[in-house]
Amino acid sequence: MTVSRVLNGKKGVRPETRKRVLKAIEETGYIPNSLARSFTLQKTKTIGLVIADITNPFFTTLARGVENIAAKNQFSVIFCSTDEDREKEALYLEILVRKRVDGIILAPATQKGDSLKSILIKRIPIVLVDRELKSPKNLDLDIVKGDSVYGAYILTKHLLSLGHRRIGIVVGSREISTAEERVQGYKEALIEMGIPVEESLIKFSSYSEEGGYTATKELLQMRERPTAIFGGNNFITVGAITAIKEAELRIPHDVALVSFGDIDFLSQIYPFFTVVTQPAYSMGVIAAELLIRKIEGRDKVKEKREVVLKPELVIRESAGELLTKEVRAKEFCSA
Amino acid sequence: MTVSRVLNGKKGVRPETRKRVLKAIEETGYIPNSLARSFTLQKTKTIGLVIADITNPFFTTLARGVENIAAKNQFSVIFCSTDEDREKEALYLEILVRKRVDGIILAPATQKGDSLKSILIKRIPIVLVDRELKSPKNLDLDIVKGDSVYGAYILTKHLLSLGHRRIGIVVGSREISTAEERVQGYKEALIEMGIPVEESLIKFSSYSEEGGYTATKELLQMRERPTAIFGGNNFITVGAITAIKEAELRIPHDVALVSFGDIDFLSQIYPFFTVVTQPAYSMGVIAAELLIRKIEGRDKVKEKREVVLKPELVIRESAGELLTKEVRAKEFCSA
DNA sequence: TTGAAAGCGCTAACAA
DNA sequence: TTGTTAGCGCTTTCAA
Repeated sequence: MTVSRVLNGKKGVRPETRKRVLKAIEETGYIPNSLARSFTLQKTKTIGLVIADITNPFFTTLARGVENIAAKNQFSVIFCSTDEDREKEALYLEILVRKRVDGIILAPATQKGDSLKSILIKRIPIVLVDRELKSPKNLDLDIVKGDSVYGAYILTKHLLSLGHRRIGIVVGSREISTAEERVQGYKEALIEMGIPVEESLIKFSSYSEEGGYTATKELLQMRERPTAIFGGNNFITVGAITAIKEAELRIPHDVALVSFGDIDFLSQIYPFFTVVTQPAYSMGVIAAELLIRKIEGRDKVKEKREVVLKPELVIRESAGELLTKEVRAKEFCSA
Repeated sequence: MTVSRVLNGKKGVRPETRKRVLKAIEETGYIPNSLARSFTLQKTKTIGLVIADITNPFFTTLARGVENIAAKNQFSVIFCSTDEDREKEALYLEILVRKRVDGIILAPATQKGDSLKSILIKRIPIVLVDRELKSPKNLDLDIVKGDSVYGAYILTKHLLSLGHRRIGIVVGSREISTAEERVQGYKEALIEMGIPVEESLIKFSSYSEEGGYTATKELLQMRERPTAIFGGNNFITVGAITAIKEAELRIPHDVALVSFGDIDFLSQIYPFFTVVTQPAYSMGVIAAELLIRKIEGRDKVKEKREVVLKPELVIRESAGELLTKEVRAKEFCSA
């Protein structure tokens, strides 16, 4: 007991005794067992972070934000990559509940929150990031997300302002809220300009290179090919580039290409792609702060909290911006 | 007790009883507490992965390999980013020991293994990845790494074969084994060609963009500027590019640039940089498999295991390969 | 086939 | 200021 008091820095221990305890700890190489501690205290100082893929720079940056805030508050983080697979997601969530994490940050793989049952039962605090949940109704989980509708809207408007009228869009699965929202923003921009929405130009695929590649290929094979393509996330855009190169088309001369979400190393070194960027790191930071406040009961607010971060349009060259200014646009990747 | 038997699928339970137990579990929404389980069993089914930065695609890919193997064996992974900071590393290792992880995969931030004390005391299995430990002597930890000496050697030889004679090299801190090894490989190639090693062309900096930027700037400001630069890892190369652009020099016309470690999205889309690549995913997979075997006592071998993976030279254009073939090389990033 | 006892290492509550 | 008791939820051992 006295040892416990010393380790937890509690008062009521004679300095002399404290010293003796410390010495004994030193000599025996004793290391406290936080498993036992968590077990009795009923809290683990651990949060779970469930995202699609730790290989995706967007999530990785977000994760970094989470980790930094967690560390600052003496929390550990368990990372889980779902690969957008609802079964993996359900499995990971179950494991996290079993491990009795104090809270969970989740970018759900589907809009249906059926895998959340056990978490809700156990009343484990949870914060969504990046993606909404549609059901169960009235779930009202806190969320930190980017404004996908708005981002897609300004990106599409940008293409329209450059004269594009047939714009293809490739997004992730319908199961994911951002996919629907990005398509919605795209549609709003078209409608505002009085341009009819053509469903065949809208591809719900998957947020992966493979998805971007396949869908783009289909778009390029249409009888009346789009003059511009909207990549729904970084992976999709990379896949789209591959498809465009394969078709021996040039960006932006033959097809313009813009991306929702920046393409990390590439854009940094070679600022060519016109994109809308999201503040991934901030999303992680805010989500973690929110979660920890909830865990520690410092969040008095009862209603659903919704933090929506505005994305930013970064105009570069991949949509033919220079072309329209009567300047010969640089050409990308023309091998 | 009977519940325990049912949950663990042990025999010796009447089918009828089993059914009743399952029903009760269903009804009450019971979820086992793996904390308690780990506590009594003295194993957590968790491994710790301690790396420099989950934002670095190299480590991220490696992490993915670890995670996949872990999941396959019902292990969870706790990720820790040290930022190459030995204090953070020591702190994270301490936390992992307290959490009684079953094993640790570590890419050490320094060659001195002083932060490993508690792990060794507790006899927690550990596998190093990517980087060696120099001390304590005779520690003989298992390791899975790339062959940095060889990789740097072939990359340097490639530059030499293209006619470069003054080659600058920027690597990470001397504290990190790969930095020393890459410099060693570089030297070996020079010596083999009878070219004197000039110490001022060798920059031990840090494995970061900032490090690459600063050191490259210094190299470019030398009275007799190198004709080629060897970036010690992906981050360093990116920083080097920035410095080169800032100096208004062209790659490869004015300076050739090669990289140890590929530059993910960039190279994939725009295969321009000549690099040596490492099989990061495999490193993660092998390390995790090795560790889990050790944890489960299936690894009979007593001696130190050392798995060294050969890196691969990928020749592209950033070293002026096309120039020397009397073809006008493409120019990179000339705004 | 089922159940009771004991103990894993810790801390809250209380007692000395 | 220090120490004792009890209990967190599980599994191992042993008894019924």
